[in-house]
Order: sequence, then C-alpha cells, then structure tokens
Amino acid sequence: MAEIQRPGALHRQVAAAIRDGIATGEYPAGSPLPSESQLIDRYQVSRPTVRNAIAALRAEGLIEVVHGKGSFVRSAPVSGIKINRTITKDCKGNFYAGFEAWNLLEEPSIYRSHTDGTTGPLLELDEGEALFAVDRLWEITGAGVRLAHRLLIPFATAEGTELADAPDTDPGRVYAILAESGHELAWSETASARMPLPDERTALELPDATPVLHTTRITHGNENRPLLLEELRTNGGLAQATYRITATTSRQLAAVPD
Amino acid sequence: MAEIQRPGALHRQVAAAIRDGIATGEYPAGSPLPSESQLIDRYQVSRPTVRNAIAALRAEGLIEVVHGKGSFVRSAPVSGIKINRTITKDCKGNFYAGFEAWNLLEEPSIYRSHTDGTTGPLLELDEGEALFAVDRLWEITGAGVRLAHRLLIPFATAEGTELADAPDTDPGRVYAILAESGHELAWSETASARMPLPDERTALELPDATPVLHTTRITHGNENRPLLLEELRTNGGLAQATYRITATTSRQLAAVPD
DNA sequence: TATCATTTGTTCGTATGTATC
DNA sequence: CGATACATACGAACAAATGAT
Repeated sequence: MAEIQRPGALHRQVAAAIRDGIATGEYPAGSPLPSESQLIDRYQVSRPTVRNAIAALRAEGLIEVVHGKGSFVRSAPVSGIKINRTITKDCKGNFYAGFEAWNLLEEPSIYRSHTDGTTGPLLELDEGEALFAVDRLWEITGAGVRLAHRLLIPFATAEGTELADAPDTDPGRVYAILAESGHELAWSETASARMPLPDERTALELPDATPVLHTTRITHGNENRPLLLEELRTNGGLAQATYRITATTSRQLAAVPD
Repeated sequence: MAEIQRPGALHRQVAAAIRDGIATGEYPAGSPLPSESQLIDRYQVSRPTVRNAIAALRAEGLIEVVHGKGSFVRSAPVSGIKINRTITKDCKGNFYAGFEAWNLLEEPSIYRSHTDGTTGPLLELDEGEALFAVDRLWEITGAGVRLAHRLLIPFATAEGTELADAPDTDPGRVYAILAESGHELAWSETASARMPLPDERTALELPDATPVLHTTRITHGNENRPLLLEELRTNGGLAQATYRITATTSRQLAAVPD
C-alpha cells in the first residue's frame, strides 16, 4: 500500500497515493477503487479531503465515478481511432476527404449565417459577409466516437455553382464542384486541443476530463483565395487526426497560409 | 445581474449565473470576479457551494484563480500560435522541419532506451529493440509557449551513419543524413488531445484546464520502412499544429501508414 | 522592515438527498 | 425495502499568499 508521506496538501498526498496504486497495479484497470469511507479509514483523513483527491483523479481522466456505485480505474484507450485527414482524388475527378468510413447520425442542418471576427479573417472576408453553414454529426461506426463537422460556404464561393441550391452536398463532392468550376485546389489545416463547452460535452458524448480535438481546414482556390472553411470537433482522447507529409522543395510554396 | 432560478444543484446554478455574467459582459475578460465572500452574500449560499461553482468554471478554463488575489476572467487566446508541421528542403539537400523559429531552453538530453508496447508497433520493431531517445524542450520566443520534443532513433536506423555518434543532431539535419544515405523519405503524422500528466503540467507550464496537443510523426524510408519516431507535446489551448494538404491522385499512395 | 486586512487554500465535522443494487 | 455509495450543502477554523499601510 502506498503510504502518504509526501509534502504538500493532504488531498494531494492522497491523490498521489491512489495514483501510485493505479500505476503499481494495486488498482487494475476497470476495477473499483475503495469507497470514500474506506479511503477515509485507510488514510485517516476527512471526507472532503478524500473527495478532493478523487476530484483531481477525475480531472486527470484516471478514474470514472458512477453515482451510487463507486469509482473505477479507467482503462487506457484500446487504440486511437484514426481520422484520415488526407485528400485523394481518382482519375474521374471524384474527391475523397475521409468521410467514407463515417456514419451520419442526423440529417445535415443548413442555415444562413455571416462571417464573424473568427471566421472572417480565415476566409479573408469582411465581417458580416453572408454564408451557408452546414452542420453534420457523424459517428465512427462501432467505435462510439462522434465527430461534429461544420462547413462554411461563403455566398461568393457558392454563387454560380450548384452549391447555391444545395449547400448540403457531400463534402467530397463540394471539392469536385469547385475543381470543375476551374479552381486549382489546395488545403491548409490546423489542429488544436481545448476543453469542451458544456453543450459540446453532451453533443459529442464526452466523458470527464476529455478534451476536444479541433481541426480547421481552409480550401484554397486560384490565386490562393480561401473558398471554404471546415471545422471538425471530436473526442481528443480517443481519436487522432492523421496527416501525410511530403517535403516540398521550395520554401515559398511550403508556407502555410494564415 | 443573473439570478439563480434554474433547476439543479445549487453550485451548478451559481456557476451558470457567473457563466452568464461572463457572456453578457458583466465580468469582462481580464477583470476580477467578485470575491468568495461577495459571492456568498450575493447568492446567499455557503462558502463550499461558491467554491464548488468556482472549481467548475476553473475546469472549463473560463477563469483563472490566484491565491491571495482573487479569480479573474480568462481572456480568449490572442491568436493561436501556429506550429508549422510541414517539411521543406532546399536545393542543397538541407531539410527544415519548422524548428527554426523555436528557442532551445536546455541542452538536448540523450539516453539509450528500448522499444515498448507503444513505440514498437509504430516503428515496426519487436519490443525491447535498442534505440536512442533525444529530449528537447523548446520555447516559442515571446509567446511563452513551450514544446517538448522527443526523437527516437532505433539503433538499426542509426548504425552506419553519423547518428550513431551524435544522436542529438539537429532534427532537420537528421532527415538530411537519412536522405544522403539513400533513403526516399516520407512522413505520416497524427495529432491528438489529452489531459496532461502532473509532470507535463509543470514542464510545459500549463495553466488549469489546458489539454496537451500531442503529435506523433513517423519518418519512413525506402520500402516504407519506419526510420524515426518523433513526438511533440505542447499547450493545446494556445498552439495549433498546421499542415498543408495536397490531393493525391492514387488512393493507394494516399493511405496513411499505421 | 514589519504589520495588517483581504482573499484563496486546506481541513475538519455534520446532515441530508439520491442513485444503485 | 434496506444497505451502500456518491452528491450536495452548511458551518467553522486555521494556513498561506497578496498587497497596502
């Protein structure tokens, strides 16, 4: 049994002791932790101290707490679900953006909106420019991982194409439409991590202490003009975005557009 | 002032009320929240309840608490620091992996290690194969963002090259050495998000409620054989990894190696 | 330099509600 | 239904950091 002799706050010592217990295998993955009252007896501390320690382990994602049952050691993610963020096209001009393996949970929801302080600069448009927003909720079949996808199509991009009438066209097909209208397409993407907002936590069914993996992709057309903005949000603990990188010879070409 | 009348636990109501206050601008970014005792008076609840509410807002990353001073509304990140994850090479055979803009905080630490259950499969090696591990701690100058970088060089890759004597060669130069020894290089990278371990929190100087952005890059040589494994860990809230994507015509070539 | 009020951190105790089995 | 376990809430006391006096 891990003794508590480290310096610092009591509840931190208790948390560290339990962390040790998990690391040493005293509390194997999936097994229940001792109950609060057992921990009180064991470490001779008060209930708030024990609860404080448990809260810390929860925030670290080490344990899962079920009301009325107990605390359980979270088992390590089986293996990260890979989300392919590469783009391929076949000889017929069809594009594949990796959505093929996913399962659409709801019908796409379309609404008209405007660029704001965040999306405007990314699309190199003034604030308040009109655009279509298409939200989709996907699931990776079997894995229980959800993905929220948002596609922003500025009116300037959609007009003159079939996107103006059907912005909820399949994302891969959207690329094809733009390519057919004479654009030489290029993409830049950023990946970041942050804590979910309360509504994201429910929509993506995120457990405690799981951050959101948030990717932003911009589709560039001729003269490097931004045509589309795509955002993908998913469970950062379970899913990984995968990229293929090839070395480019010119430093100029390699610069990622802001 | 936001009243507390929503259903549910008291501390959640208080948290929601403060959240509203932040959203409506009653508590602007950077400004101090009322002190605990003021919140007690205002909402007529006990101190533990107030502290519980504050803990929730902290976990969401909405506020920052300073011992002895008070709680402050966190201002949204000025603009995400972009970490260029593309690779370029010039006509002289030099490689640039994006490390040029970073500032090395400590001398690289080198040690000998072995493949384990995680790194082994990624490098397509058995468990227990010998390798060099090179750890570097970088900082993005001025931005206060730290990056922990680990480079794993299997002995099989290093032997016969100057890497065997100097595994702490500059990462870009490592690519060049492998290319000079006859390899056609290709890279695959994955990005994921998770909560930091306690030691990562201190090493990367992460504030509360900030996840780690964790990227894993594999350098492939001839016959798609894995040569190197690189890991980058940084503040997911402040930093974004940026990628350039180009469409590949063959679906076969586009598959990201596991 | 030293002291003091303010503010958050930690710890204890206790009581009641609610979910699970 | 009862036993167990976690959730919520209140009260109280002292410690530690901060900033002003």
